[in-house]
Amino acid sequence: MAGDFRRAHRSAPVADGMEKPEGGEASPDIGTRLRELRKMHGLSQRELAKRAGVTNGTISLIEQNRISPSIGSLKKVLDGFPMSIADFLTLDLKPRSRVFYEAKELREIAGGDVSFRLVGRDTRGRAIQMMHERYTPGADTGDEMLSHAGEECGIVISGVLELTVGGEVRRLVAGDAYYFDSRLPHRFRNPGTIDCVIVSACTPPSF
Amino acid sequence: MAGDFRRAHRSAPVADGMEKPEGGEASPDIGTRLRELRKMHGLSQRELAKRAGVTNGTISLIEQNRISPSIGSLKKVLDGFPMSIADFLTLDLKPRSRVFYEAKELREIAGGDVSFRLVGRDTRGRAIQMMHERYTPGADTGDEMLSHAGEECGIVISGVLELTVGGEVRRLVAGDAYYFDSRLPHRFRNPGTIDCVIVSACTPPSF
DNA sequence: CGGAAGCGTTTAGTATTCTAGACAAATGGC
DNA sequence: GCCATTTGTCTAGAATACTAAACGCTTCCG
Repeated sequence: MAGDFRRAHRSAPVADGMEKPEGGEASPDIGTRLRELRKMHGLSQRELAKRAGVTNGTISLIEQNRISPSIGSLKKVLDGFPMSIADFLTLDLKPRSRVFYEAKELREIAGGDVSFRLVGRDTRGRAIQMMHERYTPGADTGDEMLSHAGEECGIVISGVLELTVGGEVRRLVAGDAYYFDSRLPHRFRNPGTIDCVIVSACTPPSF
Repeated sequence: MAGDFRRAHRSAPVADGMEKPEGGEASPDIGTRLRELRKMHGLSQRELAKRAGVTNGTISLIEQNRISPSIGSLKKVLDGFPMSIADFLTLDLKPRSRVFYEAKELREIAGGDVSFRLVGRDTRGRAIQMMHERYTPGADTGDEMLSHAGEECGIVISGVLELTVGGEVRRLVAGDAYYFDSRLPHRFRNPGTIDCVIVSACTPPSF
């Protein structure tokens, strides 16, 4: 009988009513999603709480799935990144198929006098726009961690590039490249003593 | 810190923290969305509440934006349709310009022996293109075997249809149907002595 | 070794959501 | 008309989310 069941005492996971998306969606729970996203942005619970206008305790409880936040609260929390609830729920945390490519992995498209070397193994379903960028020593895009819909990639031409994507940091040198979902927080920095030149590409619907 | 601000008394709209989606998304509030979606499904508050496992009062309060439902509650409510939260938030509620079309309103696309009458005036933004087709005796789409990406299907309403798909020929009579990949070469012909009428659909729209 | 600062967690108390039930208005037989 | 049903709304109380403040832990300096 369903009679008088009692909710578990405090301290028990609530996780209730969220666990069977019916479809084989297999997406992580809200708490785990939030925690991973927060760490990708390199924020502590308190930092995020301050930005969002909630208390750190709330962040903690949500991340543990001890409470099911209200739409309003979740919106406030996500505004700290910022990110919409829909993007939050549909963002793909796991696959991250491939982010970094070594120089030798770039595929040569055109040969001879002109050399076009393709970033990524498969361009299908990728609509990209390229740019040429130069970073002076110490230059930094800041830890603002801009996030816009789309994808972006690039190749380091000369110098050294320190690239942070979703909490993962990597030093790239001439010939190395990157490719990631622009919604993941990212940061470019030139940690070297000479200019860093890269060719990058991104996809807003700008062309 | 925001010191001691007080939430509005009961009975005042809460609508808090949800009103600036930052992007020019201009999406309706949660309550209005839910109400419209519910009515689109032809459900009363109580019916939906019963399906969702919540009370009708909750539905009412949410639709009036008097409360900001928890993720768990909203999920339960949407399960009554069913629909995911992400889909719910991104759903386009803009007035579908037209829903119903009278027979005379179907736009004639082809003339002569073959008549194609399109459901809806504009296929842009629609995933499916449906047509009411009529073939006079002997009418034939020709053996050019056009092929376009997508899929198409249909049901024979009256008369006889000789359908050729990828080299396979078949005679279909009223009630019979077909479904094939549009990339396969195909041909329609009326081998009978009376008109052949069919209703077809294909995706994506090719005109 | 302090001890100050930062971290995530937990707790007591308050604010909010949610339920159960009642209410008035609208609808549909008969 | 009149009763029965259905509708959306509202209210008191139970259940839950959220805040403010504390706790234990680690790290980093002097």
